[in-house]
Amino acid sequence: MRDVALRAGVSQMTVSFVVNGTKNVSSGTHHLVREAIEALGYVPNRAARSLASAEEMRIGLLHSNVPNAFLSELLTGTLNAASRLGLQIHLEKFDPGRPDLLVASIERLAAAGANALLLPPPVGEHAAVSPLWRACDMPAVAVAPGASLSGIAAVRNDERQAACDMVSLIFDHGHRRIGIITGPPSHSASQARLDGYLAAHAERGLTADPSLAVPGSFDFTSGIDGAATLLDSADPPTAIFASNDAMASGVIALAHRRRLDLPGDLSVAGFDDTPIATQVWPTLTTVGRDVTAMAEKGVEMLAAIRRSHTSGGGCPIEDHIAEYRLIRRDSVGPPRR
Amino acid sequence: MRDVALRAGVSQMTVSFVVNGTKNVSSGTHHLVREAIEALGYVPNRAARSLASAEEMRIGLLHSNVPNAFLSELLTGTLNAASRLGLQIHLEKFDPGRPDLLVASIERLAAAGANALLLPPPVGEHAAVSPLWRACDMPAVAVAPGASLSGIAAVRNDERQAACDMVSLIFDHGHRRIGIITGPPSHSASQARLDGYLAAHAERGLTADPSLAVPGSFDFTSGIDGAATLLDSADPPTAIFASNDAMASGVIALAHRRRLDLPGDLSVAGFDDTPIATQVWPTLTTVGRDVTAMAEKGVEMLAAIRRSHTSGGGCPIEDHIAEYRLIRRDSVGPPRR
DNA sequence: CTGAAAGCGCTTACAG
DNA sequence: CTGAAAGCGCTTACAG
Repeated sequence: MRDVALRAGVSQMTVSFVVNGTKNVSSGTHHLVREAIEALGYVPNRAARSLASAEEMRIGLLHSNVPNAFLSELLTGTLNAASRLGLQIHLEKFDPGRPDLLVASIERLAAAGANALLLPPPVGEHAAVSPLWRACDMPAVAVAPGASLSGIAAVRNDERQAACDMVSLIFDHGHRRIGIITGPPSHSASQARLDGYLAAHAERGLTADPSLAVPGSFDFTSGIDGAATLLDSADPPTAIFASNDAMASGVIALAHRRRLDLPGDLSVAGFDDTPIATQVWPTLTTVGRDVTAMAEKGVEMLAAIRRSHTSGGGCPIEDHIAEYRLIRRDSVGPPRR
Repeated sequence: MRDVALRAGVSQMTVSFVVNGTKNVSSGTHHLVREAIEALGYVPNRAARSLASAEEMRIGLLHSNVPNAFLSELLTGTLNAASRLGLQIHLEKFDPGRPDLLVASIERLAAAGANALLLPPPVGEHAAVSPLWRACDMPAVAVAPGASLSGIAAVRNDERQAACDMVSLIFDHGHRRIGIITGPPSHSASQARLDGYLAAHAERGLTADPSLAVPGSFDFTSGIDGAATLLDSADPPTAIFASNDAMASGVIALAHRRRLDLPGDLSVAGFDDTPIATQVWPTLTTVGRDVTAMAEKGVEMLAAIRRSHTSGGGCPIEDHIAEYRLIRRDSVGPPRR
């Protein structure tokens, strides 16, 4: 930096201003400095910067310990944003079965240096309802909850609408009885997706048969179980909307075991567009979204919150609603009969 | 730190020594300092540390752009080690179809600040054979290549032995004709796993029928195609060893389409123990390993290389061989006939 | 085994 | 619009 200042004939301070855009600098000086930076290949030293500014956001990512495709995209997005912004990331596992350990996990993260939190499902949900949460006064953003969370800003999709679109798509293929396997109550996505399923019925002036909604837990096995319950019922559905891809692949596995023809005997839809969606046969019609981009946006929101936090500003950050899209593959088609 | 020194009645320097274990400190002083650290809740400032030591490793992770379960585990391990050691991580995508862009990718990573490289497959393989690679003099470690790579230290498994064990397991169930779907030549794992397949035959005094080995590309579709080739041959195998789980799930999908009974009509084995292994029916017998731990070890090796690099030491780091284990699930069983 | 002091490369009130 | 200078919290030859 000193070399740049020397070459441009200005003070280090001016160079700092140019690099950071902190203050107005005359365009002539600006140009001179830019040129010197270019010529010398100057790259600011992050360590010195954060030491001097005493302001360094270190992101704590509190994830439930199931390793999955979602985590991969989440990490990719978080890392992209973090390396762009020069931030540290700390990972901590959280057992959703022990919500009482939430604060302990956050404290461990804080001890490791984290001072801002990214909360994927179902951690965001747990935090939102935790009375202890407010105590640890750290900026937080929930990534991909199914609906808005009280007191925690989020980057999310309109999952209710997405589920409604998906179920409408199934109706449009001529199905009349559509089953749903819901997710666990700990995920706000479960309720949102069920709401969408109900809304699609309502739009058609229909009332969904309550026996067509069976509970699941977002994992493969619960998809198998849910499908068995639905198919063994007195008046089985001709299509099943599984609330995520893992359960949808369970439905498909059970259908294979029973030698059903897909999608003729049974249409299946999922949600998430994880890699498994293209690794089953028939390939899965599902709802896709860019989790990587959502995570990046989440980090940016965190930075914004932190700024308004330190500068005393009180305006709460609003949820960012990301796009989703219906991905039509082969597992949904007209019913045979 | 000053407060700690004051409280312990020593110099900051001594505190630094205690914290870092850089130098010998008398046990009495050591204890005093530890106590002061505890009492004051002192946590070292990373920024100041790296500024002062002018020694900061920033890891560049050059991954092929397929998002998958492997990447997730790799990222988790890398992040764990990085946050423990206080390191930055930079991500860069690499298109394996364009090996000519390897150096450009590395340069982009370097521009972002990376000064050490972690190379998952097939990037490590590409680098190992790239004449341009030597030019960019950066410490590098390959994570999970199938075999040792020339000129690049690696943390890996004995994949040849793992494949041999798996094929032996299939033999032990009474199979005599075992097919293999190999991986792409760009992955060293492909050759290693094929070698293991051949070795298992050799151990039994058998020579593998060359028509039982068909090429694949590690993706679901190539598993379907490979299985079709094998099953349509004049003398089809009773078991198929797919060189990874994605292809194994393709084999299973094709078997379902053909209404085969698994594992009675066809046994299937995979490699990697990705989440899909438990999301197919029957669940997949496969080879598991702790990729997260391997990535952590990789970061540690990188640190070791970098130290010997800067201190002028020339001793090359040796490969670290990690454990693997056979995971017996339901997709391998005795042949019906 | 222990310490005083310089210095790492930035940022930022404070003047002008 | 621009600058001199203090200071961020550590590490590390160099002495003793």
